[in-house]
Amino acid sequence: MQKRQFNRAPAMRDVAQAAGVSAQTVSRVLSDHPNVQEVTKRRVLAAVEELGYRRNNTARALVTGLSRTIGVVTLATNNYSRSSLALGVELAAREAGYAVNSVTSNLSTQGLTEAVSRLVQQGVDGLIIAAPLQEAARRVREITARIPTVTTDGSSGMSDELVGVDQESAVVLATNHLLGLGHRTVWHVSGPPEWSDAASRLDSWRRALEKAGREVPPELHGDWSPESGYRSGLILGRMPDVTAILVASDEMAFGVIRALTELGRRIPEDVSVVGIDDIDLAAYATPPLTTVRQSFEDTGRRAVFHLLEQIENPEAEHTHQVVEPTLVIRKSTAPPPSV
Amino acid sequence: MQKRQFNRAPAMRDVAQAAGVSAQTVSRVLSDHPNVQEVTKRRVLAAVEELGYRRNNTARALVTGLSRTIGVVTLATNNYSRSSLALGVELAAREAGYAVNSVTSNLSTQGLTEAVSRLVQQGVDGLIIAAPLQEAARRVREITARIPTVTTDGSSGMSDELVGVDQESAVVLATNHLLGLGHRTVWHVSGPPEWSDAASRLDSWRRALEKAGREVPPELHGDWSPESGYRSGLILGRMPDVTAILVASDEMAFGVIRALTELGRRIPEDVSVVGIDDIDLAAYATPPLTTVRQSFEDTGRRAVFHLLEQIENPEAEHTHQVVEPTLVIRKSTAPPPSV
DNA sequence: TACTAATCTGTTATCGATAACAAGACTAAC
DNA sequence: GTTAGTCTTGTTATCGATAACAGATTAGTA
Repeated sequence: MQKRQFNRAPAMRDVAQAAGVSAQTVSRVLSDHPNVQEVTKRRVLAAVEELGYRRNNTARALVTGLSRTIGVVTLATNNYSRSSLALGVELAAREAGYAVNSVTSNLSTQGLTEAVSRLVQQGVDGLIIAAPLQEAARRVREITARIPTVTTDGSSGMSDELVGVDQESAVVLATNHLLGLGHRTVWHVSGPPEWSDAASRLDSWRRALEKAGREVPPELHGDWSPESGYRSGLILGRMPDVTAILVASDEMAFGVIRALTELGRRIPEDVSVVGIDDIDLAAYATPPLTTVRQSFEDTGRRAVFHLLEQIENPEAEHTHQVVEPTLVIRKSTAPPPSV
Repeated sequence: MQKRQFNRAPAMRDVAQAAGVSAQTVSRVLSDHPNVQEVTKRRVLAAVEELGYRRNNTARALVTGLSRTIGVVTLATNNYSRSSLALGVELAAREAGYAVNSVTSNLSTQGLTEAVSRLVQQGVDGLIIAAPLQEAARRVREITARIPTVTTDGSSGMSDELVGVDQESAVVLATNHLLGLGHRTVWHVSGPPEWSDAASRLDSWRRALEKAGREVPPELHGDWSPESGYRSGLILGRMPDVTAILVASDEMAFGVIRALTELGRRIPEDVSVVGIDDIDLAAYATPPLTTVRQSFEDTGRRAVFHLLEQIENPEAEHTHQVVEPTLVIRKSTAPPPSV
């Protein structure tokens, strides 16, 4: 009489029995331990093959305390930066033999703490938080106290774990490009201020203008969406002395361009527009968008590497590298109209 | 002498001890079992609070055989459909109290089987495969034999688990819109043939033209990328009798529009262009893109619901619903130029 | 030869929870 | 007052692996 083995997945002891060895030996073979005879190893592997055995990661995780899984928190909006960062994390994690557990959240303190909580409870070995924490920072820190954590947005005050792109130089590149073309000054459509990337772009833009001795016009606020860019564009397009606009994301830049076009202002003849990100569609805007490339996919990858360092070598000092962005000049920028 | 309790996360027995009850009682309280005295419950919850206890999901999964995690396989390319589907899955899973484990793959049989394998080994309760399986179907089926699985691309031959959008009517909507404007026929830039969505769009386009008694021109093949749309556009733009183009995705449509614009063909005065998907940027194309809306986020959500039904009620019959797409008319379509 | 060291394999305890069973206290019904 | 039934709690076995220890065999060396 069998013991309801009917449809159960084979366990290690089934393999052991089939190979005529102990479970421990099977474990050793599968973990590539050195001291196993070649013959035994072959017998075990044959049994594994025959039974279609797969090691149960849950059981492994329980006894080793390591799940080889990392958790990722992103915001629940489908924009380019989110998805390409997630993709980068995914790819890098896979290469390193880690699985990825992802959770989305809104911007609220409650949402973020819940998201992090969930992942911790799932037993992840480390965490990547790709969202501005702000007031949630303190509670999140408590929850993640025992777990290596990397944040990709600096607003959290967890700055020692930050991984990002050099926003300052991104903006300086763009601003100087426009000033270099002869524009008197550069207007700015910024991202939502709770994102540290947006905040530091705003900041750097101001400083770049000041440094060049130009007038600093008031900024307009967007929320990363093309709609918000469109609304800003409707305002800027009505102001005749606006000849150059730096938009904090390509997606908003599409909205700005649309609004300007509807108002009859030609790009780049009347107004120059520069975006940031270099999304796939930027080259296919009308006109093709001049922008500052920063690879979110790469940021995701680096976040993973940084995290794995912390996981596998917790004692060491970890410096956070910053990546240099590059300016991609297309057709949306030109010298200002001669007066 | 303590037993290296130094920095260990508290376990259930720690809570039990603190509350002066057995571990089983703690378990019962946390699982909302009915037969626990109010007083006891309060004492347990107080201890949980005090120690900052979180239930270990790994241990639960091991003993219950359920991880409350679902696995998602997507392709490793960052396009709109992938990311919004993933987002939909994410959100729906969270609402249902499930975690999401995501893996990306390439299109190869090996890549796909490995991806699925990984997830199975991670111990997911169910699988969503958002990639065309094709020849991988057989091996994947073997691997997922014991696990509920939903595919969102029909090319797999696992059709009984399919969840999707009615591609036929999407294309008919678009084609008839163009014919209704007076175009003699409609050209088509298709997606990669290994995607069943692309294949059925191609098919439906042909049949729609035949049914209307129109000439069926040869189709051009793209790969979902804006670049491929651009290349197709460079060809179509040189053919003076092309006045209406149905593009199998909005992202490719951006490329087509760019190419046509560069060749001096005005949209929609000279050529009408219709996309499919209604991505966020479609409304901000130049001109705003007429397209057929189909919500990938929604497809993701429905895939989850469908999967959870299978998980929680394996015996029942599960019919796969199909969603009706809607035509969104913007500015990229108009009657053909009068000759 | 004898004694140490290195290889190989097996046994037992353990990770942190839940399932299944058991037992005591109390209530209800005859 | 006994018996059965409900409510509440505890005890033990178990999920599937690995760690730690231990025993047996072989090899190496004084």
